[in-house]
Amino acid sequence: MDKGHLGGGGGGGGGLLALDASPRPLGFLNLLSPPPFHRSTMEADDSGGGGGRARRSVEVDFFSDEKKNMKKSRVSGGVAAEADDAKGPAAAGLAIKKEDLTINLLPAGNNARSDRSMVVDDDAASRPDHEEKSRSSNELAAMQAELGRMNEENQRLRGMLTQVTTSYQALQMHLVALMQQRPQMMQPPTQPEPPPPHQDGKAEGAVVPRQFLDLGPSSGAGGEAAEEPSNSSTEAGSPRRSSSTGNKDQERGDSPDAPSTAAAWLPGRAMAPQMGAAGAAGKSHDQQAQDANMRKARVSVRARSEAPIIADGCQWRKYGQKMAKGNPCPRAYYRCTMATGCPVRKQVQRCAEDRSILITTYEGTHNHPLPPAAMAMASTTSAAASMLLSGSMPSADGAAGLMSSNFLARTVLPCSSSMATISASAPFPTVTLDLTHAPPGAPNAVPLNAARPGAPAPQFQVPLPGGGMAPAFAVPPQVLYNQSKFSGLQMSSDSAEAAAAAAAAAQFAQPRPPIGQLPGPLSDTVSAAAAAITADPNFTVALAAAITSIIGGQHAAAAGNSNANNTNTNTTSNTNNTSSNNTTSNNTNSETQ
DNA sequence: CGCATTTGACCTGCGC
DNA sequence: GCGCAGGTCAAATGCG
Repeated sequence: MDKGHLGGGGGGGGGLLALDASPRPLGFLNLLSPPPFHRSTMEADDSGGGGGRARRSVEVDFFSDEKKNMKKSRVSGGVAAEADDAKGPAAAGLAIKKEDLTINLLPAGNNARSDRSMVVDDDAASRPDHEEKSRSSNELAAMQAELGRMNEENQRLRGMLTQVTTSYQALQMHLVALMQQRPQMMQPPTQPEPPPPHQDGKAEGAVVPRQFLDLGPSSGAGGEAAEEPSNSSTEAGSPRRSSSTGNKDQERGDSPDAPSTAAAWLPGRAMAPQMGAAGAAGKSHDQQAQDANMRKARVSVRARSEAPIIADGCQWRKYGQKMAKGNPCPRAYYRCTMATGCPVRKQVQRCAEDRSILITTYEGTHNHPLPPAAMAMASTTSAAASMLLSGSMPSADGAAGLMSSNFLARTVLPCSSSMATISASAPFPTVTLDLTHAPPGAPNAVPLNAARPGAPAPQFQVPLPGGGMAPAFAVPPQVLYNQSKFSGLQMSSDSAEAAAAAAAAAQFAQPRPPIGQLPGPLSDTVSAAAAAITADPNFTVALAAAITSIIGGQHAAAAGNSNANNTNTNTTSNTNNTSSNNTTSNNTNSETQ
């Protein structure tokens, strides 16, 4: 049978997934909760079975514990904040906080003084220092009262800050939503049914070819039915399977007979006629156009990684490798195998200039639920893509593109707008997140978590959405930071996607500064992110990771947060990075360089 | 034995 | 129309 698609994609992938997935989810869940960080991932695994709820409770517990510890040590504000986050403005939290404050503040100066005075009193009990005694006690009382007041005010301010932040985020989300909607609204007029083969024609043409994307969830809105994995698989596998290479031509070129589903997977031309002539079964042309654009959108991530591939939480299967012109390093092609018909693909290639930089380009949208680990990236990608598209539609004016670009930069990577680059000039609008630029002070750029064939590469994973946290903080410090940001765009429908993006943006905004009114898991994530940031010298890196992870938060929470996995170990184990690559090439392109 | 990877072949789009 | 380059397919191969 056809290993490549049916067998490989479905069966094979499934099997692999099953194996990988089972352990992961648990681990991931566990990791989600903060405790794992301090403890071992193993423990996390034990608790993993519980699910979201269990996770949450664990988190809470953890925080309380940690809080105590922290208290002991001496922290105040931060701890208090975390406590609040974890439990909310619970009485317990406040109480503790007060204590903390009292303890903390006093030690500074007053405390010591009071202690001394007390000691003195004891020692000099015989002396008639009533005045001093009373004075000191008064001072102490006054100080305490003041502290209490300050504490209250502090809380108030914190609350305000939280509120402001929330409002800001809400606005931001709104803006995102609007931006995403705008293109849709404009679509109808902009995209006439008969695709003009001109400037846009090119774009459209490009769009068409990338049918596999259609399959995607994007279509989900209209073609949800079509997206059924089974269908896609069938189409994907059956034709080719039955027909040998010889038939390829017909299948590809003449596929009109093929079912719509088939078209989805088959290289575009087949789809073009179908869609164009027959008219989309489920969607309007507008919708299609949009989907197409969405599909076209690519998100590429540049990051330093020794590993051949970055672990993004998804299951990938390598289906090809080629030597790209101008780059001595081969380009590997991967396909998402988490679902039979998942149209998401990615290309992995090392930067010609700096081979330590791994460039991963994601394309398409997942048509299946993703584990939190993958959610993060998927959501991010989705958001990035949608934003990108919103501003760089076919005929998008530079202003729009620019705008979206900036927006994206800020939204996706608020920490560093310079990290995100959008290029709409390419055949496909592409968002490039450059994580190789280390923040001033950080030695290296973002070392991405990479999946390594042999050894479970140490992973320092940043909090993932859905509470998903990557495993090991315990692991070596140099660790790699987590997550690749994108895997395909994950969304079941445009609207959903937009919402997701917005939500993601909203959520992820939370993490950094204000840790306040976040829901349980999210708060955990936040604190985890904080922890990660603190621990990791690469602040920006960690921050980016956190953001990314948070972005996916919503999805994770909404979707199957249950199936997270701590280690996003990528299934794809490439050994190819060095070996066969060089030689590998196309008959045609082989050594063109 | 099943599955993932490898790798040559094939296909399509684009530029000249 | 031809050649180039990117992308994908699928038989062959290797691994667990």
